[in-house]
Amino acid sequence: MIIATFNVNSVRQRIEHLTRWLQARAPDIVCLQELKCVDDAFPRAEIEALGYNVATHGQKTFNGVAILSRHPMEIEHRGLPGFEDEQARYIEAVVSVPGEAIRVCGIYFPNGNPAPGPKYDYKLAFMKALTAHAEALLKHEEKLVIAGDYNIIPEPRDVKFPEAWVSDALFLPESRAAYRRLLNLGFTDAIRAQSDAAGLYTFWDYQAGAWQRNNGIRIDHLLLSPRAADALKETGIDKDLRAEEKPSDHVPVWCRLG
DNA sequence: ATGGTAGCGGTGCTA
Repeated sequence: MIIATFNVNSVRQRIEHLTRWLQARAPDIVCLQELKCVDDAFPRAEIEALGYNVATHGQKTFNGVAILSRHPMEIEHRGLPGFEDEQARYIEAVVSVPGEAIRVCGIYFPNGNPAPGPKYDYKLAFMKALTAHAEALLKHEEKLVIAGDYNIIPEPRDVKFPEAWVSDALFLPESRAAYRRLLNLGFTDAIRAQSDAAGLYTFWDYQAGAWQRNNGIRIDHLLLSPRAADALKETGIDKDLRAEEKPSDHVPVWCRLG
């Protein structure tokens, strides 16, 4: 059972990368972010042809999230419960796999720059609402994965040049503290549960040769409930996609639950 | 010190 997250930076521009990767990695469940299109423009047929059910929550031009699943799924929410939002940043489903159910939340956090300012306030408000919802979900004591682009660098070891990010919304102490409050409810950061290494990046900017210089950051995360963490067997970051022609600036991150 | 790139949509915003 592989669950993955992938910020595609326009699903229409990335459909060939996405379908190649789906065939190679064969994940069971995938959360996508930054679709950058409305639901009717989503390349549904190409993905369904590979055996996936598709649920989208898109919008024109910006944002947009989706869940792909090889197993039957029921959509619980489009939009974060308790948080009025015109931006498409949240989708939640319960996936039925033989013998059990897994709840999957796909999230696309606001970037939050410039900070301070209204965009940063929005980011913190989104985090507060997600934390409240996650706390309620944890009471179900089920396998739960909150996967997506958090736009938060948790620690200095998750960024090549920490000093360059000290006043950035992705690395400000208040952002990192909010992320820790979510984790401290009882979630496990899947990548960190498997490795203490520095330099496990998931994003490299298009600008200034960031990929060639390995000037990266880790901002795409898979947070596991206790029951999901108990089942964690393996994780991976498919960074080879970043070296392809016309790549997304993010790469897929995945975990395997036994 | 600045700008460097990509996507959308048809200009400047978002990242």
